[in-house]
Order: sequence, then C-alpha cells, then structure tokens
Amino acid sequence: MLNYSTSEENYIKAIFHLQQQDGMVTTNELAAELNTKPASVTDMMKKLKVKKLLNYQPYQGFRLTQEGNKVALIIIRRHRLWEFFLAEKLKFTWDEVHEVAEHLEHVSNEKLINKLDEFLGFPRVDPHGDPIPDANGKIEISKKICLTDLPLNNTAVVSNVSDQSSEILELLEHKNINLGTRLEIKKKFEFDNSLEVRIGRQPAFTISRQLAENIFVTPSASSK
Amino acid sequence: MLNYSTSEENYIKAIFHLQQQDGMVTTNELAAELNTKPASVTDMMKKLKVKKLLNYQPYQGFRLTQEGNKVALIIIRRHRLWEFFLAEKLKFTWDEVHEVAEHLEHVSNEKLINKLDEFLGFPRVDPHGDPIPDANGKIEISKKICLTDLPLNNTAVVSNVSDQSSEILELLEHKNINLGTRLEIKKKFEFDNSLEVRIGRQPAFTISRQLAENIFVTPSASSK
DNA sequence: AATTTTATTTAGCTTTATCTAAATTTATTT
DNA sequence: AAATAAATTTAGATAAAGCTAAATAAAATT
Repeated sequence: MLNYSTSEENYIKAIFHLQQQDGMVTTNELAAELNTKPASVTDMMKKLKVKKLLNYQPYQGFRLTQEGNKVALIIIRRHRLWEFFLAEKLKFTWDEVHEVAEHLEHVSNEKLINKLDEFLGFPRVDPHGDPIPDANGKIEISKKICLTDLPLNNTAVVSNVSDQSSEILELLEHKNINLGTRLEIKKKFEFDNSLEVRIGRQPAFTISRQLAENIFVTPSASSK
Repeated sequence: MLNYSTSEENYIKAIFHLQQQDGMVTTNELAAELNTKPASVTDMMKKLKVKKLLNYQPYQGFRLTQEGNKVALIIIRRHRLWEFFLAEKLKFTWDEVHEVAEHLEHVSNEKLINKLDEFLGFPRVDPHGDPIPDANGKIEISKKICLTDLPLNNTAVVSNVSDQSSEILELLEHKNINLGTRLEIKKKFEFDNSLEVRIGRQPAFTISRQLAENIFVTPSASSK
C-alpha cells in the first residue's frame, strides 16, 4: 500500500516539520534542512507533486496535501516508536536514539509497527517528549510553552527538549530535570535572563537562559 | 566501518548460503536465487571483487573471501536476531518473521545489534532453529541430520525446519512438533516412506515423507 | 574434432537520486 | 522603474543497480 523510497520519505518528513513553523516551505529552506542542493529539491518536488503528496507551483514554495500529511505522520510514528523502543528496551541514551531511528523508520510494514506499538504499551510520547501519532495518524497536541515564557510561581511539567545533543542531556541529568518533571519558576534575573527554578520542595537552583530556551513545558491545568 | 548497500548485502548473503552447499557458486545459480538476471550478477561480482569480498575470475564461478564471509555472518546475525525479536517479543508467527527481517537486517549499526542481542538474552538460535552468530561472527555448528536419516529408536531434538511456509507451520502445530521437541522414530514404512514418530510417552503417530524431509534433528548425545 | 548448446560476459539503455553550471524568475534596492 | 541580488528552475552529467540483446567462452554432443 504505502511504498515510498527512503529519499522520498526523508523529503516528506522534512517538509512536514518545516511547514509546522513556516506554513509554506521554500526550496532553499528544504535544501538546507536535508543537506542537499536546491536543484535536487526541485527535482523531488516534481516527483512528489505527480504522486499527489504535494501542492507545488514553480517558484511558489510548497506544502503537503492531505495525503502527504498522512504519509508524514506514518513516518513520524515509526520514528518515534523506534526511539521509544531504543531508549526504553535497549537502554540507549536520549541523544543516541534519533540517529538509529532515522534508519529504522524506513522499514515499511504496518503490522510490524502496530505490534511494536502494542509491545511498548502504546506510549504517547517519545524520549524527547514529542507525541507519537496513533495507528490512524492522530497526534496529541498539547499546549507547550517555552520555559522562558512560564509565569512566575506556576507549576508546569517538562514535556519536550528541543536540542538533542549529549551536552544538554548531561546538564539536564546533573540538574535532575527529566521529561515529566514538575517545576516552577521562582525568580527571573534581568541581568542575564537566568531563572531560579524549583522542583517540588527541593531547594531552588539556577539555570541559564540558554538552557531554558530549549526546555518546553505544559503548564498545569490549575494555573491560577 | 562496515557499510554496504542493501543490494550488496543481499548478494553477499545469497552467495554465503549457496556456497555452504556447492562450494563454488555460479552466475546462473545466484541469479535464480536473487530473482535477477545473470548480467546483473556479473556486474555485481565485479564490484564485490574490487571490494575484496569475493574471489572471482570470469567464467570460473566465485566464492567469498575471508572478509566476505565475515560480512555475511554479520548480516546473518542481524537477520536472525531480528527474527528472534519478532517471534519472541512481537508475537509474530514463525512464517512471518523472515520477510520483515529481510528489511530490518540492512539497518547497519553495531551498537544496535549488540544491545538487541543483550535485550533478547543472547539467543543461540532463531525461530527456525538456525544458529545466530555471536558478536565476533562465530557460529555454532551442530551436527544436524534429516529426520529421514535418523536411525530407529534413537531420540533426537528437532533443531531446524527448512521450509518456512505457513502451511508447514500449521501442520507442525497440529502434530505438536516444535523446535526443541524430543522425538524418536518407531517404524519406517517402505511403501510411501512415511514414518511412525513418538514424542515422549505419548501415542505414536505418522508423518509423511514430504514433511519428514523438511525436519532436521540433532541426535541425542547418548546414541546407543 | 567439429558442432551445438549452455553459461557467462559485454555493450548499451533505463531509472532514481544526486550534482554543477547556466538560465530564468522573483524580490530588493537604488 | 531599472538594475542588481537572491532564489529557483532547467539542462546536462554522474553513479548505482537493474535490464535486453548480442558476443564470447566453456561444456556437452555428435
């Protein structure tokens, strides 16, 4: 049924991610994202248009069709389920899972993915806190905000970390911040935009602006 | 380190299997095995020779070099570990695992495979009873014989089934024969070469020549 | 030993996914 | 509104992996 080449799948996924932010995606943008040349992008855009995955008029940028979005969500589902498997079952660290999942995601077998999903207990989010689409491609969108935008004294749960380097992982582990950690901001310092953060009843500590910008949280329902 | 295309890997694996029986592998043989044309085989043989995976002189047939064998065993290791995973963890049936593993085996990441091995508890054989090479490519060779060659009244353990169709699986399940089942032959019928088989103390039953030819067993150490 | 058959290889073409360099369109400045 | 700059597309090449048809080598027969 669903049968696209690895290359096509990578383009589809990249367009999906870029259009979340920009709406319309441009040739140069996509070329940069995929470490390829604009000419190669144009070629592929023609192919994907023929396959009706893409709305594309020359020089006008592009975005996925309904069908294209569906395909993208299936690929993202595969990717995130494998990431979860690698972290949870094979004990890969957070920063290692992405690269391996980049390869596993292209194994296209619906039964495999659905059985994997079941085996893993139908997880809702991957190890980075990104939501995993279900078998129908439905994805939970939780209202996440950047930690820098969380109002003082409102608790929130860490739901996502955008940077995926081992450096940030090391720092977060040291500060004992994980996905699911509930925290609140006690003070914001104007001088360097660092934040005074508290987890539960533990003593508060400081984190840099740089780190805070990479942490996304879901504010608690009872925001006063 | 190890980085071959999916196509190259499929050729290497096929040559490895064919040379187990024939010693020297021929162009037509390999073409038939891979559902491809002899001309395509010749092309690939030249490539693999340049990469020093193959001993090959035009018109003389070919076999893998030391290095080629090593690569083949790594691919077979991946394949059989994934098969084990699919059967054991995802509850795929016996006849379904091969096809899916054909794709997963090409994801080349040493750490992934070694962690998978560990997660699975370092299994020695795949769901068909074929031995799984260890991380160094070492493979256990047990002296297997065809059930038709097992002497009367000697017990043996079912270690391999060569056919992998769902039809044979259905039949074996019905007769309650699995990998690891210990059985013995009580009688051989000349007329149709059917066999009277007994499992433990249960009443004996008959299996056809056709079925027996696809069952391989390891004779028990204490063969009198 | 010559001929026929079979197996293998070579030559040339196709498709997919790249690329570079040139051409063209759109956007930005003056 | 030209002119320049930037973005995009087209044209033409390349490499991988396959194919068909023709050529050649090896094996089998007469």
